[in-house]
Amino acid sequence: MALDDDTHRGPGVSLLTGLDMSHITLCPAIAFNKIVGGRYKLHILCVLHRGPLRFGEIGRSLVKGGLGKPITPRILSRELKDMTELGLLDRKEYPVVPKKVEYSLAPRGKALLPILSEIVRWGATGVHEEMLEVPQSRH
Amino acid sequence: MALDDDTHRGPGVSLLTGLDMSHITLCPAIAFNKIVGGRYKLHILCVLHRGPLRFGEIGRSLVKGGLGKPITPRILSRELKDMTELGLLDRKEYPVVPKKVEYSLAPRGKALLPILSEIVRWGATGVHEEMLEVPQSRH
DNA sequence: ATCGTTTTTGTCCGTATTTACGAAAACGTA
DNA sequence: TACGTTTTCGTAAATACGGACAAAAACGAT
Repeated sequence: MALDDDTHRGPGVSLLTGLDMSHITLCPAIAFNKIVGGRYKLHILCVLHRGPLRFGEIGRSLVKGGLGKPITPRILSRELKDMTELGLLDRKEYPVVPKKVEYSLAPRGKALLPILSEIVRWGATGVHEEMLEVPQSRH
Repeated sequence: MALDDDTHRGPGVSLLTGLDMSHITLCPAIAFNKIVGGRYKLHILCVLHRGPLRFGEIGRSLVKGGLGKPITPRILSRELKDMTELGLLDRKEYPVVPKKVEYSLAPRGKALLPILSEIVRWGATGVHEEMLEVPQSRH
């Protein structure tokens, strides 16, 4: 695997963490991308990190700190469904009118919080804002 | 900002890290996505984490641990260029024949290593492989 | 019966990203 | 001269992704 194909510290030991990775097949970085890649998933984990929110609240929370316009209900619904099916979120529906649905972090979602913490720690230095001042070109 | 819009611990203090974020405008999670989003960037940082590699070596390294086929030279070239322009990588060209170009982590790239470490730590539990056993559907 | 609220979904469409293919530069070697 | 190696780039095709819009469910309130 990309992270531990080193010959310096024995087979399957990650240089980054010192952990044994010999039982792992897929590079965690790739998996991370597949799981929380896309435009909104990581941000959704963010806004849920300290408690359940309902559909509309999540949508509104995503605007703050996000660059630009709000997420479409269509997309939000799709993202939440994907994440719930992956086990990242718990979905609780209340039998009231109008309908009320609350989303919260499931264990698999909470397992990502240490990563999020490091991202915030990285962001606290302000590098990310420097890097995005001049948006990068493509092609 | 999404990560510190809480009223429990004073303005601008992240619950996740306890750090003061009052000077930060853009949510680090969003920035992280913009900077190392996409299919290969995070993985490229991975394979470079313990030393410089040249173009072809990176391409071959990406196959190990990646699910599927190798990256095309066209894309690798573009990714490396993007990342170099962002200051994530250093590019060193040797005046030999055939051409030899080595890429290594620049300071801004190294700044992301703690995040990568947490991702590896998360991956060491094997959750990511469980989650991707049945690939998620779209639409 | 009609309206209003909240959440979810179907369908179509445009853009962004990835891929395939080919060509170029730059020089040693056969 | 023709060839091989490594890296980069132009272009067009394919695919993935996000966005717009309308509609549905569910039921209390008017």
